[in-house]
Amino acid sequence: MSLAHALLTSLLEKPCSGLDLARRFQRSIGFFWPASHQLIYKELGKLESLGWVVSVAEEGARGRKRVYQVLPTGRTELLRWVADTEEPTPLRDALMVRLRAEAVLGANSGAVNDLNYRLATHKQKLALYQEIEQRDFAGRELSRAEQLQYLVLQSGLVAEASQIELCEKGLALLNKLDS
Amino acid sequence: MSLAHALLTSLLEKPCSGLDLARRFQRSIGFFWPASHQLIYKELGKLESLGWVVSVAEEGARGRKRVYQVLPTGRTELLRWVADTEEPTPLRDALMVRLRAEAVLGANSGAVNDLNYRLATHKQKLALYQEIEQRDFAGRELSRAEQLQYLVLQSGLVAEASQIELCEKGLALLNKLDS
DNA sequence: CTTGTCATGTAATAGGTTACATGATTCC
DNA sequence: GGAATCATGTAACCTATTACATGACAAG
Repeated sequence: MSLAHALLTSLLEKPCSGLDLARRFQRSIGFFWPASHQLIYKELGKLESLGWVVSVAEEGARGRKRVYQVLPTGRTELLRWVADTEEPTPLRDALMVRLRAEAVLGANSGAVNDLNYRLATHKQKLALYQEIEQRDFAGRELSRAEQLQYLVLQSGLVAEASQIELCEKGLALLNKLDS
Repeated sequence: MSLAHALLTSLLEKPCSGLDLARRFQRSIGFFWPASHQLIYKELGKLESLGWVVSVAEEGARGRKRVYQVLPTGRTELLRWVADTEEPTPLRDALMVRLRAEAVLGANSGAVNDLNYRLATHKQKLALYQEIEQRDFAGRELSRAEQLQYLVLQSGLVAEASQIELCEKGLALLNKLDS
């Protein structure tokens, strides 16, 4: 149930509506625990029925906007969960399957396409992370919370950089083998 | 539908039964596309109904063992898929959520537990990959197929190594901040 | 008064996990 | 004959995705 706890974390940082949460997820926690707005609404309903959060209809806002806030019970539950251990979620990487398929199928089977595509997307993501690094963490004293957030970002930076390296290595290898 | 194509790949390497596939998955393709035996049986049924594989009951074997083999149609389909491109499956890493939660909850919230646990499991996996590296790829000429398989393994080696580094960095940071 | 955006959802489907069921064969 | 293991599955459930629905308000 990591989504529940990701939402609690995000709501503790700042109470907000479901759609706001969805938007914030897209550019922070969602990088390593993605969630669509539909899923977030469903999960918020669950959190509220568990008594971990409350929602208050915002007066004067458009539509039927509700602002969610974490209750003490929710904070306690998050504390419990943080101290827990868990099996890492297993990797699922179709590119690796493609490379194995390329191995068994023989020369120029086409895995080079996905290698190129992935190279581009990982470069893009790396650039995004570097932008965030410059914007939020560069050249100043960091609080405890910020240092931890920076660590998470660094994990992303390293991951993207090694993916890029792998793609380049793969492209060079296929080029050498099949030219 | 990557599982389907992972199974086709594995069956091209060597035709076998569902349970054999499940066992081989556990120590090769399953590292980056895990699948339980239940799921594999279901998917094999689908592959057969699509005409991509055939199964033959093995005479003299125990139970109702069936051996699966890839048909030309299946090989063609695999070729089509290999040349395809695909969005990388999004990361889902609860440890990162825990670190963000630790950031918002304050000192000694307990993320250190999962950092330690993950450090241990990643070290174990790295050791396993290194063992495979020594056993299958060390100190000899590699065929084209083997070089590609080695590339996939190297991706795993790098990934585990960076996870280990991240855990150690996180532990050092929390130790410094909260001692 | 129509188009766009904000805001919240529903329904169908896909993909996978967990727990359990079942029968055959081998080993002792 | 009983236990272990081989081999194939079923059923219930969970998580998440995709496509679509609905209503309110804001801007032109």
